[in-house]
Parts: sequence; C-alpha cells; structure tokens
Amino acid sequence: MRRLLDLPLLRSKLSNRRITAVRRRGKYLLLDTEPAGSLLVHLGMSGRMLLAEAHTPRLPHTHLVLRLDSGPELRLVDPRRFGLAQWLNPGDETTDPSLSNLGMEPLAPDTKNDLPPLLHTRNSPIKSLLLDQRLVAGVGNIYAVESLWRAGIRPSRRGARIAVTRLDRLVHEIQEVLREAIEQGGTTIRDFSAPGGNFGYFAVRLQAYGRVGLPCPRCTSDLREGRIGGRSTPFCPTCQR
DNA sequence: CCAGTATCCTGCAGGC
DNA sequence: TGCCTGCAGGATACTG
Repeated sequence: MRRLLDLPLLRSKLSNRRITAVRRRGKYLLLDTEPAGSLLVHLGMSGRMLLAEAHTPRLPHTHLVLRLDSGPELRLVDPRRFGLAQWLNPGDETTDPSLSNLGMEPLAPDTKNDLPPLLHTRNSPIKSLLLDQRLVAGVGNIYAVESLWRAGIRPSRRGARIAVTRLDRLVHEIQEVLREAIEQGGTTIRDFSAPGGNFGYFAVRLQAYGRVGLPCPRCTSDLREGRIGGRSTPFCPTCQR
C-alpha cells in the first residue's frame, strides 16, 4: 500500500481504542476512535475490508487485522497494494494533502448547482475532469464511463465545449448511477466485495463499461474503445457527442 | 495550466 | 501445458 505499513505505529495507535464512527470522504474511509484520532483507509484498485470471525482462514495479502472486542476481526486485504492505511492524529484531516485537496461530494445537495459551471470552466476532456478528485471526489473509471454514456456526451469533449444544460444532465446521471450502484451493492468486476464478502450486482446494469465491440444499448452502433488519461474509456461513436 | 506517460504491485486472460 | 504480454476499479510524480 502506498503508505500502509507503518505497522508498529498503527499497532501502537489502534491498540485499546474504541471505534466510535465510520465516515467516508471521496474514496477514503475514516474510522474515528476514542481517544481521538482516525484510521484513514483507501482501497485502491484491489483492496477490500472484510469482517470475519477470528478462527476463519485469512486471505492472502491480508495486511492489517484489527481484533474487535465485539468478536470478529476487521481485515484489510489488498493484493496490489495500491491502497492506503494511515493513522491520523486529531487535526491531521485538514492538513493531510490526500484529504484536504478533495473536491465536492457527488451526492451532496449543492453539487447539482455547483459542479456543472465548474466543469464548464475547464478545458480538459470531460472524463479527465470527472476523475479529478480535486473537483469532485468519489467518481471512478466505471461510473465516469457510465454517466457519460447515459448523458450522451463523448468522453473526449472538453468541459468548456459542453453547454451547461448538458452538464446539468451529466451531473444528474452521475448521481443516478451512483445511487443505483450503491443500491446494488457496488460493481464486482473481479475482486470487489462488500465487508461481508458479498458481491455487488451493478455490473449487470453496465451499459458501456466492459462492452467494447458490443452494440450500444441505445442506438445499436458498436461501442468503441477510447483511451483517456491512460484509462479504458468505452463510448458510443454515434450517440455520444 | 494542461496532456501524456511512468510508477507502485499482483493476478488473470488471451495468444502462441 | 506453459510461457509471455498486456491489462485491471487509483493516485501521484514526472516530462514536455
């Protein structure tokens, strides 16, 4: 993990603390404790947090195990080690660069009003803007691809070249996609799972992501593979403009 | 300011 | 069957 594994530090900070709240900011998880402090976690591409009975076998690449007085263990598993687990002292939250630079929450009430004009001020491809966590925090590759498909916007189109009414629509679609995906328990492509080990079922609703070469569900043109910011970017050449 | 690429790391699918 | 290559849900540090 990028910054996991100051294991001795984590051990000394987490021992004999009570987890009082679990929060999320963008793609980061915060486990607040008493005495005050927080465990900051990012799952990267392949990370999972699992709640498991202590006697059950641990998966390979289990990097961190918290033994809870309530019984089970909270395990952090991350084969690719792109994730993060870091101790935050009180106050670090406002100074830590990975947290303090995060943009607005996609589902926050103001986002509907604030995000479209912000996107309209930028000249980068709209998809790069959606993935820029400093603008809006929490949209990843799958949901960026799906939202753009739903909104009928080509991922390579620059933010400033998209009418604000279309950006309104895009932000609406982002919110819909996220709400639906959360409702379905997320999107399991290969190794994502919920804390109980359950898979997410949004994958069956994907209409563009992972469907290059298949017909567009809206207009039947074949979906094409684009590449933006080094990331796989399927789109429909006909109905995404 | 912006775009593109490399980098961290492991697992898996596909081609030969 | 086995080896090799490229690609994967992310973030950041570079270069030009």
